Amino acid sequence: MSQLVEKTTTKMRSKSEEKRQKILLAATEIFCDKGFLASSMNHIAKLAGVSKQTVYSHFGNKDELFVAAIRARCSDFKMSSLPASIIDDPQLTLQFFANAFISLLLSKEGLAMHRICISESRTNPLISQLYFAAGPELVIAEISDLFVSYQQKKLLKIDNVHIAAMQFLSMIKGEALIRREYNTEKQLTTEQINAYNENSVNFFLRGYGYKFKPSGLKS
Amino acid sequence: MSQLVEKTTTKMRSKSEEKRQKILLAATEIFCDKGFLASSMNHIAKLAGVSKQTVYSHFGNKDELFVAAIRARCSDFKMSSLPASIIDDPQLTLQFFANAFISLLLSKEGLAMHRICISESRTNPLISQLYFAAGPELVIAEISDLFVSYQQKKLLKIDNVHIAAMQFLSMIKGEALIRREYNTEKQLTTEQINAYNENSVNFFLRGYGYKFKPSGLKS
DNA sequence: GTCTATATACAGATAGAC
DNA sequence: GTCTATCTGTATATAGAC
Repeated sequence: MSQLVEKTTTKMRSKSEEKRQKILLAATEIFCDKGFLASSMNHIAKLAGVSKQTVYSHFGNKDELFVAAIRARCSDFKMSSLPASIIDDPQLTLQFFANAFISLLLSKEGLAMHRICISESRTNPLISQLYFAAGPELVIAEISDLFVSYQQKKLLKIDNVHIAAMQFLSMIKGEALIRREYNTEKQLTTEQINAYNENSVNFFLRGYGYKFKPSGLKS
Repeated sequence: MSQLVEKTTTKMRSKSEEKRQKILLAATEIFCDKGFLASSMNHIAKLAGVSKQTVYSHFGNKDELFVAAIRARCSDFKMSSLPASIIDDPQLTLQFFANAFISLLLSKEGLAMHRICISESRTNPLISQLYFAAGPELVIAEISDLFVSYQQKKLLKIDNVHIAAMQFLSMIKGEALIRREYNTEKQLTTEQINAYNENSVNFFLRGYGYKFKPSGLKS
């Protein structure tokens, strides 16, 4: 009989946990889609397939649900990792990072988080600070480390790796990001973004003393 | 008597117009401070010192008031203009633009508009499109023109001035802007921003083939 | 045009049955 | 824990007196 009780409580727990997850998922989706204020607890409960009271018993209030939902999403943001084979070629490596970075920024989820952070950072700084630590700060550190290694290998001549990392990442955001942020009529095409990135990588390497390999034909 | 009537209606008109301006001013302030959803017509009416119904008879509804208020503010965004004396010195000129640009972005009003545009661009694209045309697009054009002239004077060697302008402006945004956007605990100091800008201008000039003048002592 | 008072809707949050 | 039904506040918007 103790086994039966055990089973029952386990079952109950898992069912409750299941609902909790469904609520969290629904909340993330709705908050990311509509922002904090325009999202209603009613709507979230309905999408999760539970009653509103169930939402409240799990998460207390709207603020706490918001933090929990965004926190859950923070861990999703990682850039695709660099193929080890190209790490000693700064040109290929930076091109890879540029493309991975802008893809992340322009992805539906990346844009949603960016929007949320900017919209809510004044009233709810915790959210954007969590995301900043879980996203942008990691990317900055990754690029900085890369630049340190290039500096040591004398492939690049960088006086301040942190500044150089910020310059590189900021530059890559470019017109593509602001046009998405502002939802302008004209948006950049993938081809335009690729051309911009290629130009930017070469510009960056020139500015930091990279010795380009002779390009085959010319001299 | 017709003169009296004239006077009276003029007086009435101007009093009505005065209230309209007060409403607009109050609306701009509150919308910029709290965003669209968190701003209430009650609050705006109170700050303007009129009744809510007066707000409605002037502007119809909240959306139209919002557009009118933001549109009124758009014209405020101009960068301080370049002193003519330094235009032939790219280093000084870019330094000037970098500082003016980041000051504009980080100003209370600039940040507020940026935040509003990003928060509302999905539900109300008109707002951000108006602002984009009145603000960022003008700055991009101004810098592009400058680069064209440097190109013609052979001071710089730029293959694509639009791309170069975006690279320059995006780079200047840098860490300072994102930390403000996200309201992170650590914010950059003016000194850090100045150092970043100086570094960035030099980096930019190197990358686009500027011949630096010998710096006095060395060589 | 301008005001006070009100209609209507919906939000976040809670009470109480099971 | 979970539900239905409800409380309470506040939002946009409107009616009607002056």
